[in-house]
Amino acid sequence: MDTLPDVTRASAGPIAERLREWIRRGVLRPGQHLVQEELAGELGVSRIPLREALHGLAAEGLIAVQPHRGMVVAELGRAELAELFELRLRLEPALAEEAVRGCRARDVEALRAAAERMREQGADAEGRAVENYRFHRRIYELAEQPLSLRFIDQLLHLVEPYSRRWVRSGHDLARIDAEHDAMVAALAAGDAGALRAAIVAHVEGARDHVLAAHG
Amino acid sequence: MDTLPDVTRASAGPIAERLREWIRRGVLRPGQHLVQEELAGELGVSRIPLREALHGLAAEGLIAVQPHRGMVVAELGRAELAELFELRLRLEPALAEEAVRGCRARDVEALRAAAERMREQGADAEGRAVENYRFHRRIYELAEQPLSLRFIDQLLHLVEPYSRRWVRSGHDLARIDAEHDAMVAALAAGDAGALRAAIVAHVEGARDHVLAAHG
DNA sequence: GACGCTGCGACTGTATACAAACGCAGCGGA
DNA sequence: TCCGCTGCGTTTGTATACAGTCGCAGCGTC
Repeated sequence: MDTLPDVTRASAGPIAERLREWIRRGVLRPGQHLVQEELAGELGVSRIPLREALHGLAAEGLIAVQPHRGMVVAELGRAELAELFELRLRLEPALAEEAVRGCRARDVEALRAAAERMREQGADAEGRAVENYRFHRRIYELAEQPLSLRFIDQLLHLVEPYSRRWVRSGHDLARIDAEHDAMVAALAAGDAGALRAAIVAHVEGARDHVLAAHG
Repeated sequence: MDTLPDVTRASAGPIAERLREWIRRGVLRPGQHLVQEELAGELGVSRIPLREALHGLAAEGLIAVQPHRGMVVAELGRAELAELFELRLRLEPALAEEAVRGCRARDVEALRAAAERMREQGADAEGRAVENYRFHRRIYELAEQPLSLRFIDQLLHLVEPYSRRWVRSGHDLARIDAEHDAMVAALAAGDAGALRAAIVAHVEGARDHVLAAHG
């Protein structure tokens, strides 16, 4: 009887989810000071559940708490971004290989559809980022390894404020879509090695662009 | 200007720290239902900062939140424990190799002293567990990779309630101490490969015992 | 006897209210 | 002119108080 995730909390859960999204989308920017009453007003709640959500995000590394001085959106330096991608390269390919084992025909179909939805977004950076996240997460879900999934989620949330800049720039749309297609094909063929290679190339591509842009 | 960790929160920080220790030490056991007022009373605080600390622990996976039904100490099944050790094996050896690069003479000395302190605990399971944690963490600190350190901390916190049973049983004291000595020697020699091998053996040993005990 | 309903008790979730800490503007002195 | 101090305003941190939800015991019904 595992009592693992269920990150669903009464209201702190939804609040944290919305804050995560605001951070991902750049509504709240790295380094930005968060005034509790202000945020609470915008969210339509009091400071109590807001603070609970913020403490959750702090544990995920998305927010830094400075006692008696407020909370700020976490800011990653170049070294930390590089480290983050190293972690992704250590976890994601391994999890992808597991995903091949748990992949059924209808999963392949769902992924193909997800890749298609992303392609349909055209140059809409926001839509592409959302669909991109869903696509990758869906692959990792197939591995049925909840702890790994959790950690990868944390990593993806941490990096998104930075990778969005790249997505927004609109470069490499075709290449990214092609790489996604390659992943789907690898899963359909049950070829773990090919999937791993595609993931590695994908993450390394993201790393290079993010680090270049972040200078 | 990184605004990374500083997990230090005004009071939620210390409270979370104490709760983590209670979970590690088995004062709070996996699956146990946590009554907020009760806990708050024992800690000498009100429910507000306690809840903030609990939400932090929930984000770390140490606690599961069931909306309107209370929080329970997270319980890991056999599959999750196996997964956890897989993650450790994926992260710790890599970080250890980095540690070699950042290791100075006085660091080696400090580690030797830490290993010695652990040995001095004799069969005191509690003392050994504490010193053991400090020893390993000190190695990983040398790598100066804050994100990785954070994740490994999470993993170690998650596994401790289970590995303690093994430590408590008192088996393999000599072997563990010898492995620690090997790590110190590898660091002193600047031999990344040897350190990696020692870590892998160490973690695999822990895995085998924990999984065997957990059945 | 088993099932469903109802009301109570206990606990969680949240708003309000207050206490404490920080930071800055303004003043005084060197 | 620059430095340090003081006092106020703003913001965070926490306790109290109340509203909402859940679970169970007890009753009634089929």
